[in-house]
Amino acid sequence: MSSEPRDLYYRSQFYDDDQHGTGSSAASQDHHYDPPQMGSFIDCLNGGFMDYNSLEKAFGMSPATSSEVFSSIEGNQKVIIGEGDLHLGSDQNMVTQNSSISSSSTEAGAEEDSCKSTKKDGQLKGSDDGGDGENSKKTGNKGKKKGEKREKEPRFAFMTKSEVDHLEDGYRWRKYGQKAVKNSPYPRSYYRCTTQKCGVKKRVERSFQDPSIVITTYEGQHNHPLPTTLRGNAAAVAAAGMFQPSMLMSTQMSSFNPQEWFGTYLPSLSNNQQGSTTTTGAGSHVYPQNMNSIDQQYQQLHDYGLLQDMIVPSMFPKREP
DNA sequence: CGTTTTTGACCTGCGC
DNA sequence: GCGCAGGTCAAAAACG
Repeated sequence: MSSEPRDLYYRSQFYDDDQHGTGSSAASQDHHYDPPQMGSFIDCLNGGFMDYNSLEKAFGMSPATSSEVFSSIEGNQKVIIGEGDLHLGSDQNMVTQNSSISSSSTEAGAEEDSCKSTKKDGQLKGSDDGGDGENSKKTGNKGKKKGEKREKEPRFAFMTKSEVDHLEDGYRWRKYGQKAVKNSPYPRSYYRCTTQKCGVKKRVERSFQDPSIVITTYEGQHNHPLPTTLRGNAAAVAAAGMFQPSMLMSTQMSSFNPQEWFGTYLPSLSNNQQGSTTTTGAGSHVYPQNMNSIDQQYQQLHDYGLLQDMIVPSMFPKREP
């Protein structure tokens, strides 16, 4: 997959109803998604930023458009990309892939995250069950009705120049899978928040064009605070670690919590977007009407000196004349 | 001993 | 319908 614009999607639904206890309940304890709390930055992404598949396209997982993107990423710069709509690049080079943003594709992209809801249990490999009972499980037990479209979790992707794949963001993650990525020598790792009932996932992969760049994609929203042991520190360190040039010079950039950070620094963005997102509905992008406030926030960030090593064109796009 | 990672198999959706 | 690619599961291994 991953080669059509239709991968861009826009949605206002935050989570998939199917997650909730339907037939899957018994399957596994980590399959329930509680309704996340609205209001943080990621909510703003509902209206659409960049889809993971598009991310792949743009970042080199597919042949198209990758080189320009990477050519614009140098040094300790970072690119933060929202979901559904891609704008990225440096001050000069901005790669935009939002042409389809106004068009449609609300229900597109049903493919990703295909099985999160309840698939499962096709497992037989093993010995214990002797591979007999497996078929029944294999076929039954799908919480998903046929033909039913799956809502995707909102995603938030960003790139980080880092030597460590798994950036510490204050939450505890458990790796549940790893897959080779087509056209890339680097595998993609799948993590899930270890907190019970928190269905947040994240994918981490390294750009094959620039191995120093780690692409992290968050999916969903934490419905719990930071783990106590990390709390306080994590948020602060995350924000600071991400944006202080001095820290960025260090060889290990390993702390960043986008949700925390945006919640902290972009509160109004969050609020504004939330309102418009829900009212605008899927299929339309939300940020134009908030550009003013976003620009202001952007300015603020500049004042704080927080953007020196960061590229956030997608979050603060300049309206084209 | 509890938790996390590794890893191969399985499932699903999509394109051809 | 088939094959591919992405995503997930869960047993086993590794780790602390």
